[in-house]
Amino acid sequence: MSRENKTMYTLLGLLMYAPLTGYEIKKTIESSIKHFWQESYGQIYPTLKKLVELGFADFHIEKVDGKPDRKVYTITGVGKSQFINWLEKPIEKIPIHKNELLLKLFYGQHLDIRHNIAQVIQYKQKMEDILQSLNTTEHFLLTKRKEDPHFDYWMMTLSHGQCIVKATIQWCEESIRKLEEKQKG
Amino acid sequence: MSRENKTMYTLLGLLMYAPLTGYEIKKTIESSIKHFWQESYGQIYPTLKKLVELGFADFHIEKVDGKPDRKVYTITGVGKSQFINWLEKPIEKIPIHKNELLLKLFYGQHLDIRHNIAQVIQYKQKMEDILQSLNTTEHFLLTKRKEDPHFDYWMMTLSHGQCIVKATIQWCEESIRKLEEKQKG
DNA sequence: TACTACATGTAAACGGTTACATGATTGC
DNA sequence: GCAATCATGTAACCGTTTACATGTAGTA
Repeated sequence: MSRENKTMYTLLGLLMYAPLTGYEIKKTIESSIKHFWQESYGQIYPTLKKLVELGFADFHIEKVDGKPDRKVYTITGVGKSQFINWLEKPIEKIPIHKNELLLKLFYGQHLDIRHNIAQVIQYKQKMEDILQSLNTTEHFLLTKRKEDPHFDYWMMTLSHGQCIVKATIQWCEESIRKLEEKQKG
Repeated sequence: MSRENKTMYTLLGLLMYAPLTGYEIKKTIESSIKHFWQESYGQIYPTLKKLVELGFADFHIEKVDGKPDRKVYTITGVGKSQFINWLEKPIEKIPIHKNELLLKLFYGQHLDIRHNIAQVIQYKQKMEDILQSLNTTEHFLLTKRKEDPHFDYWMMTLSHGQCIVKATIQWCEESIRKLEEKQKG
């Protein structure tokens, strides 16, 4: 079974909104799907090249005074239908997420309990930071993008993040409580 | 910054319980940490070799009638202290988890709503399967391993999985409800 | 007869990040 | 003067999966 390259579809999806440069694509990812999807330049630029080779996108060069040339990519008709085709396909596998905290906690018996408590506390703190940033994005969407036709879908992906992170924070609190009890008893 | 090889510590952690063969390590992972950590033979065997080279593990060969030779690996004193050293270190980064459902849902406006509903329903089904398997593992631990000194820690990693999966199922139900409303209105 | 469990291992390919190279402009 | 923003791109490397090679014994 060939491993499918989703980077291609990620970029096509963004080009469905508007023509973009590689640089803008990176920025757009950073401000929209960052909490569940990331792409580095090392992926973006070669994929853009491939998209043109496959006829899924075109580009033209914009010359700007005092700034580097912009290579603006536009999705083609073929690209659009390929994108829709991918969108409709059911997702096959849900890959597991390697979790270093859980790995360490699984082996926690080899350590003093307070070490494990400290690890969970730090993890909880990171989760709270993530929740904060999700809430900021939510506020931005609610005040600035409420009329966008994609609004409801954007909010749904955001609310997924919020749900998971809140559940994780609750698990952290419960685990800290359990560990403190274990320490006493 | 060098990217640390956690596979090494995963194997050392398992060898802390008992001497094991590469094959047994794979089976053990499958029945214990599979829901948050996986390793393939392509990782396990070369890492075992490396562990011996570094002096973190030893091995001896057991000959068994009618079966292939067993290479049984044992953790050394140096391996133990290296493992504990890693355990104590705070975790640095929480990598984001690429989520294909969310990617498709983010672009959902390009599709008929019922397609998106179908995707979320399928995702929910997969989550319910995962929850089922976590509950089975929980039952196994409660009935067979309750006296093990590591029990509490094993249960904690399990409960993490259960919390996250339950929250995800709730998010699915909420999202399906929202999409159905959107379809009507 | 075919599949599963036992058991070891490698090579190729893939997906992804990081570090680097280049260079102008704007703002502190 | 220095950092950040704009902008393109590549090469090296790392981590991981997949497919393959090899072989026995028991079971459905």
